Amino acid sequence: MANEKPLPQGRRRHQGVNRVTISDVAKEAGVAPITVSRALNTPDRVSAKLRKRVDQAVASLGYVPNLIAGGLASAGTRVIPVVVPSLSILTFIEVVHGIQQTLEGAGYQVLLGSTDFDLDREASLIDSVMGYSPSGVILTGLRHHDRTVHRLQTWGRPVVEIMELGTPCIDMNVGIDNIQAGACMAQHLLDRGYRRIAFLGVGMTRDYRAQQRFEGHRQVLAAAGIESNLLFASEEPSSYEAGRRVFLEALAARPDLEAIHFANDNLAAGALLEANRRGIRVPEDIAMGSYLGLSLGEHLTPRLTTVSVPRFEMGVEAAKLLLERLQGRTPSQPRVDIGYRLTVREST
Amino acid sequence: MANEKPLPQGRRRHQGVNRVTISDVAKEAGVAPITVSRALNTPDRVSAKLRKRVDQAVASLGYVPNLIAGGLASAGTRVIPVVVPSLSILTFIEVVHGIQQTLEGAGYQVLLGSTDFDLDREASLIDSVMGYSPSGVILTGLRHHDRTVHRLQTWGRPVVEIMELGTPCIDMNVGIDNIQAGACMAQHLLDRGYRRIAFLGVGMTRDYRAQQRFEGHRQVLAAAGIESNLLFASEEPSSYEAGRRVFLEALAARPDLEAIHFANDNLAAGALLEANRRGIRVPEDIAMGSYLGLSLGEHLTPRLTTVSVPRFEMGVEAAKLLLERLQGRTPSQPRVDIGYRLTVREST
DNA sequence: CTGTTAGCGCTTTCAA
DNA sequence: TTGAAAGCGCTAACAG
Repeated sequence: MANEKPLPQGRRRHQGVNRVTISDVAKEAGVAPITVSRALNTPDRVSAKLRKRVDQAVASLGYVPNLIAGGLASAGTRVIPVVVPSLSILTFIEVVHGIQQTLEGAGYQVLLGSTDFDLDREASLIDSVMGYSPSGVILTGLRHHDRTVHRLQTWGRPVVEIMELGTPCIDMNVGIDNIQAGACMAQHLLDRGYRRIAFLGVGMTRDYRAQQRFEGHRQVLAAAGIESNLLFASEEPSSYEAGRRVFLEALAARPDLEAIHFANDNLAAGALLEANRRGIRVPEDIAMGSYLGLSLGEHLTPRLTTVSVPRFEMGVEAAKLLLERLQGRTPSQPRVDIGYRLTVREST
Repeated sequence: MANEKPLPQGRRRHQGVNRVTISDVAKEAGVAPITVSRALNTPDRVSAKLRKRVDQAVASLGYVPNLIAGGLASAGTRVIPVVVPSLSILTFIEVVHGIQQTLEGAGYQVLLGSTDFDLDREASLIDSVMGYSPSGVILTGLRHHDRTVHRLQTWGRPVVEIMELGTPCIDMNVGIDNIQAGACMAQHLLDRGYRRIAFLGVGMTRDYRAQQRFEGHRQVLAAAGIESNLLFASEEPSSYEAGRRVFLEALAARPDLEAIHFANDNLAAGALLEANRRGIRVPEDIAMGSYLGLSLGEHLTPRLTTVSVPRFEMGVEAAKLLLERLQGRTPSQPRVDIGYRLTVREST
């Protein structure tokens, strides 16, 4: 009978961090561990009486579920990896914010990853993050490494691709049509009567969505018989400073320019502030339009005309789509066009 | 002999997502699972020959470790929860960026949480996130719920508190002295000869670090025999718009004001842009100084005088401290003053 | 509605 | 340097 319990006495076999476990709670409540599990995860399946006893035991012991153990057993942690190209670009931050707020409210945690616009990095990040048995995945854009697409597609859990709208997508998709957005601003500039128009962007080899906006811009101008459009494309990331510099370069190269279509508000703001400083009048001397809808744009003088995208809402929408599937429902629309709005202000 | 293998035939008992496991790799390489584990985690402890065979098997099967299982067994996932008050405040984003970049490079993943400046929310977030058996934790500020402090203190794993410097801290600490930072700008304004000075901030009940800066400001002015300082304190979050509004309110209430000390660059930028629009000359009509060192400040006219804090670097430093402990070393200095710099530009 | 049993995939401990 | 055995803490499956 001495051998009945083969547990080494006096210490635990594994160096388990001596936390309160589900068994402790079960003992305290006088039920089986599985009942505690059910009382916590599917309260409906437990009688009110036991549920209450369990709740009390949980409270009195300060039990906190080990989500890792639960995740291993059920092959699904409540973790959602969110993979974006960069954390230094405000756009992505705002989207992540919307995602995070929505998911956290539903009891899911965001695991943050950034790829630096590199699809190989994205692939290996997805690989490693899949090791956490996530409940779903949110990633940026529709272009990925073949391996990533395949792995995610055969995975069988919800996946949302954000920022960009199109086909094919892995599973679900929330974003906007960048070509249209670019065309929209180009058309606006044309409507305003500008003809000598340049498109200015930086880092566009990496950010193909900006290229798409340029493509939309180009098409509209071409249709109007206008060929003259520059495209500054240094490889630095967007910033006020980059905007300032490409603006000055463009001005020097094309003194006759009437309007500039910036790839995003950061560049436009940098340029506009430089124009302020130099006494260059906007839009009289040169008009400026761009893309994003940063709040800064409303506070500049002149106020910045831009194509606004609801970034926070895009994140919320992506998270909602994911949650719907996580809760076993099927979203009526697995593809959400979050839309954009031409916000005409004073700079054009 | 028919009963030798009690496995239900034809299907798995648990709905294991049929991924490649360490056993598959072991079989392929002709070794025991534990050897695969060692070859992957502590390559030094495996002979070169076996290590190579394992690597090949891993590659040919496309094995990706299940970090959840590993985490359960070893009571430590490579996850680092990072808890900040808000994701809509650029400061925290930049710190998170520094953390994320540094940790990801070392093979750790950031689990993002936000508390909305609420210590109760922080406490429950920490609780739930501890369920992931994280390898360490980074959280904001030195003030926490007692339960949080206790839990983290007895936890035995690295914890870094960021943004703010002081005692006591739970484990390690990277930040700046906010009182000093506030005093620094106040002193600068005094040195410039301004006497009728207001401190303007919003949402300061929640952001006690801004209060600390105000306290530093107040002390310096008091020492100079100056009592007159306002403190606008609506409960909204900081934004350009809020800055614009409190600026106008302050001007209306105190037309004789010579200088304004803003709680942060966002407010100051909103105010400065409004001054631009109204033709109010800065610093001739009114001087402006603030706190943060956002890049926007360099592009305004006049360029914004501010107390700059290296936010990205603060994140990097916090992550480095954590990693050092994670790698078994003891940081020489568990408390890092990341410092600030008075950046005198044109607005004062 | 509740309990028993058997793992989830990995790593720790212990032994060779 | 390698392996066998024993769980980490939880939940799916299968009775009762």
